[in-house]
Amino acid sequence: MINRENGVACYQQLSQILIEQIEKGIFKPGSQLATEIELSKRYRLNRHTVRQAIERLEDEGLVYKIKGKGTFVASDKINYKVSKRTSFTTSILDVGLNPDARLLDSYEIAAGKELSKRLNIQSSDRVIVLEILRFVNKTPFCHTTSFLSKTKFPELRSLISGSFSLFGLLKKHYGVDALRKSSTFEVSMPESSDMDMLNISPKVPMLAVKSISKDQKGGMVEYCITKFRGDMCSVSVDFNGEGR
Amino acid sequence: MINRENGVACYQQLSQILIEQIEKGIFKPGSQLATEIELSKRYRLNRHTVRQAIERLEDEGLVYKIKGKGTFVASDKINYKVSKRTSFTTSILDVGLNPDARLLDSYEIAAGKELSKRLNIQSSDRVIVLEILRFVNKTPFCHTTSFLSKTKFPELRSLISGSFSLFGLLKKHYGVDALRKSSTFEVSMPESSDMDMLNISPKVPMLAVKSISKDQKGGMVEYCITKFRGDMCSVSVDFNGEGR
DNA sequence: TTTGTATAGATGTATAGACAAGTTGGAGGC
DNA sequence: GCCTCCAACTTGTCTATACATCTATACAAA
Repeated sequence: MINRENGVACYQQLSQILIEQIEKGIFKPGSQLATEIELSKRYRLNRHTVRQAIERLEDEGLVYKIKGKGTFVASDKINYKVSKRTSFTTSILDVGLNPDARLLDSYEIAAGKELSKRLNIQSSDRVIVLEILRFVNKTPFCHTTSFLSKTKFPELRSLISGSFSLFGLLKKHYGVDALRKSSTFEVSMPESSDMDMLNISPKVPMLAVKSISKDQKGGMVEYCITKFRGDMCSVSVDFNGEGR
Repeated sequence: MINRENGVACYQQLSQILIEQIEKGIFKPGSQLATEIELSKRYRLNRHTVRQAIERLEDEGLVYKIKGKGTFVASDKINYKVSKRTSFTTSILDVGLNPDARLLDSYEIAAGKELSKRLNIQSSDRVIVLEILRFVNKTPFCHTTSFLSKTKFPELRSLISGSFSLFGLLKKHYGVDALRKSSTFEVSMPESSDMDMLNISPKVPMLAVKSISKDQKGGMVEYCITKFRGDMCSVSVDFNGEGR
């Protein structure tokens, strides 16, 4: 199976073989791959060479490993839609899946240099920080950190408990109708907190989306950073639609 | 420097040390890191362990390696702006850099199942494919593959040579005013063609953007896939602005 | 029934050595 | 002066071995 004369590295050949097997659907999502030792025997390669090959598949998000258990085939990507008005819940329901969310933490900090610029406030002003973990079919999917001015929304923290319709809350209690103004997309690798919360390995690249929302008068409402598992989703932007 | 009793893997400790040194700016972009053997001597680690550590930095796009030469610190990310009307050239000029482009190839294919759906044409219809490589400061930056209906733009291929203002061309010759309607963002790993064209290693994740543009009557104009180097840029979306 | 222990098997980490292949610069020949 | 070629140095690949750590299971002990 492995050609040792054609100049192509053994681990790359094995990567290719495994990728083809997965893409042909020989293994279903969630099913276990052959163990490293099995593969090393079958293809007459050293276990480390096999590990190099599987590392590539991990990089591409095709498989994931669990220490002590084995290597498993990953699932397909979920398409997540974003527009001026986006709700996580409806966006996930639209694609026939089961959304859920948990408020991990809410606290206050001083704005500081960076945030004061983003939120257009003084750097000594207080900022409310909300950390929300969202799930799709019980699996951690993305992690959002929201920043809002405490001056504008003084009682927000006590209001939010239980409810995650942040924009609904802002409208109801403050009469603020927030609209997404811009989003910045970036590839980033997970920090250790991301790895814990989303239960991923350091090798899974993340899609980081930084968004700015304003009210209808153009006043800053929210600056938020959402980190998606790059292996689990793509994110679509609609330049016209109102979304919902 | 390396603590061998605290349960943290040596290669992770070394990764952390190197990341901090880079982020503090001890090494400037483009400068060479210590060689693997130097690091292994300095920190009393095996060369393979050092390689594991550097692999992490490579994953995060902090460094890049050149076989036979060494390991080098990568540059900061460029912010690339996208809106309804986006021109690569002006977007790059806006951030004070020097844009350039090259038409790699132009050819025709039958639409087939996938493309016919995207472009809203028959699967037997002909499709014009344009492959464009774009540069920033002489460095390959992104690779765009555009798909347009040949029925709508029959002579496009002969018109395009030399000029890369595709939308300008469409307006001038066909009276079509194209607007971006939606974009889908996704993390993907480079294929071998990407690695060749953008001159990157298989470890650099890419930001893939699939965009749909329509004319003002809502007719499909273009479906295109742009792959950015994830280590070189972030992409911003403006939900309102006309851009330019 | 519950708890603890032992074991096998899986991935994770670290070390050692060897050779391949690309890059560079200098010695030596012209 | 110019060129070729070789040696030294770099990263890339492969093998071999050892032990750590986590999971699952089986079985004994409380």
